[in-house]
Amino acid sequence: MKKKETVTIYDVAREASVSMATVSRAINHNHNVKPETEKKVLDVVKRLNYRPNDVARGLASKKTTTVGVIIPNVTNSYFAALARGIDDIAEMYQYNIILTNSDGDEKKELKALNTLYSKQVDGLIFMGNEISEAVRSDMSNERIPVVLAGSVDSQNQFNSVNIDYRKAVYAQTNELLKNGNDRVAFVASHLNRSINKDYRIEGYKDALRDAGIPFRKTLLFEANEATYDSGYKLRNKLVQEEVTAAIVSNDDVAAGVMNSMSDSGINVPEQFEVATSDNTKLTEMTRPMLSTITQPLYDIGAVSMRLLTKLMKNEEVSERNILLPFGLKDRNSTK
Amino acid sequence: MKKKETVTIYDVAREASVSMATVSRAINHNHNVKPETEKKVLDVVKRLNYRPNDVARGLASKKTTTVGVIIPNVTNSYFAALARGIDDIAEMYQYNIILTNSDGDEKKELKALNTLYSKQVDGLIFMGNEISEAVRSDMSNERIPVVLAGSVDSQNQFNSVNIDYRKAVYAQTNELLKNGNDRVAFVASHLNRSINKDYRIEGYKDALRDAGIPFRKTLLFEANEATYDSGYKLRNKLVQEEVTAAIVSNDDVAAGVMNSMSDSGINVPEQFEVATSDNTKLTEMTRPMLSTITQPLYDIGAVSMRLLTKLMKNEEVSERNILLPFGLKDRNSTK
DNA sequence: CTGAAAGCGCTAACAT
DNA sequence: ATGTTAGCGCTTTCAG
Repeated sequence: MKKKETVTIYDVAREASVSMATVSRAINHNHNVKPETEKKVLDVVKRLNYRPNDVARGLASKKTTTVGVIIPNVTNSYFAALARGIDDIAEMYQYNIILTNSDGDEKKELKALNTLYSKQVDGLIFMGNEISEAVRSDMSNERIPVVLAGSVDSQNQFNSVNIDYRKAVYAQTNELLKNGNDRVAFVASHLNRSINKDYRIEGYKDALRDAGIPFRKTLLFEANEATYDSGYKLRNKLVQEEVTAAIVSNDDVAAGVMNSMSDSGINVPEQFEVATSDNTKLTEMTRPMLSTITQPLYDIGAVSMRLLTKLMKNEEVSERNILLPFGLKDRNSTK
Repeated sequence: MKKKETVTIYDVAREASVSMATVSRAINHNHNVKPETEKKVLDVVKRLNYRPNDVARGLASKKTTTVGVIIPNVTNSYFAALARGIDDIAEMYQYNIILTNSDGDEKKELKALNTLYSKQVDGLIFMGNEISEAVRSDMSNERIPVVLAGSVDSQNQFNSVNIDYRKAVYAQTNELLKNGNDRVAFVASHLNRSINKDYRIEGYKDALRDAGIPFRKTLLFEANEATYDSGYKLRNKLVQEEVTAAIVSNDDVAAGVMNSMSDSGINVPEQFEVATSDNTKLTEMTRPMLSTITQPLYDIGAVSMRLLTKLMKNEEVSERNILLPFGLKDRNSTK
């Protein structure tokens, strides 16, 4: 195999007997190129096996056609679903994504932002359960567009796409209340994260109030992590508070609490009901299957990326905070 | 907020009264810089809030410190686990990853490779159940290093990290045979993919042969997709062949066949045993829990990335095809 | 230990 | 419709 020399736009220009500028125009399908010279150039491109260098292109044009994506954890099926939607639309619009796991940790988020800025990404998609002040100021100071996917901003400063968590939890809590539970728990990985504190718990309270049932702080439970195991460990606390139903903000955690109950002989849904919120595939794999809020996970990611492409092209966007429709799916973990 | 001007290395040089070259050396912690001038430079860097432009750096140095990662689907928990390992180690070595979903489709893989090459990635991690000839020649013709993570190459041409699938399935099939099943099925999403055809099915045959049981082609089942639903749909075919146990090559598919059996009144494991292969968290979430081959998923990704960093630095690597240890975890889906 | 200068490969005015 | 010419912001010889 002969030594591989990098063939540049200059080589193409020489072989095609045109200028670099013309080659550039031809490969970028610029209108101002006579069809026959375009063909001539493209033929040489093919013959020399020329492939444009995006790095040089990026330096010259100040556009990298890559966007940064900050995700808590790809391993979390909720976020993974969004990521897939993001990548598909990115590809459709010729962008690539640099994916960085943050674990929802501010330090890691800041570090990621920094390297993403260095890499000159054209835009940013941020996923996380909260925007800390440091992250906020960091993202506000750069002029590259950002959109929050499945993530809220209490200050309402960034573009975002979500569902109406407050209304969704309200509706869901109502169902559990209607089934006769007056001690329904609310469990989340982190209670003080904005998405829970400002939205979901508010919806939970709304339902309680409408039903004339007092809100009890002791019925709020924290799993610490968005994992199956951390949900599984919650059983004793739940039992201690004589809870008969639970609204859970994450499917893995919900599966954990449900299995934990079942495994200890507590019948779900007869003696204990659990409802979850993401409608990931997992909700259909457990037995009983999990009743859940339904959200268009893939679409949240897809719409976020679509929004970002508009922002990156300085197009007008009608809605700054997009709310996608949600639903309630009744399965077997509730009566 | 004042207009944001990009501050360049030149600005730093001017303010620090040194040359660009010195600034470059200082920020890259090159040894040949007097400590006090380094400090002087770094102070100015901080004061001006200078941040190096990685694109320019990439063009000048021909190193982008980003690696391309081709993954079938981030939504698949097996690959997601590898991806997390990859990203963590990448971050540790100051690399970023461009993630692209391929769905294991050759067309998409080729397209992804092409744009990744244009982006001048320093290395490539490829995940997929098979290397097609086109993909092979494409990857061979570039001089950037590639490592296959959790993916085999029948021609043994690329660096890789895996477990010994053949031995693992051999051991697993033995267990099922020992339990008295003489019609054990082998099910995979795609039977003719190299990882199945050349490794797992061979292990399955080895066990059959050692047990003196004839191999029957009719006991090989294909799910078509690596999804829960496609596994769920397999029940009738399995029942028709009077199979009493199954070795499944993917956790989601395994959950599907198991639940499908249970849902139709067939008791697992009493009347039907199922064993799976990835030990993703899902295996603990189903009821009964799934017996499985255990593989160090995160580590497969992590080790792959570590290997790649060595390759990118032209360091010697002792092993070209790394095999990580596997085990067998007996849970409740088998006797 | 530091500076000068030449690119890296391409895009984008500005001409023509 | 096409060519000329500057850079984009940095690294890297090569001198000194």
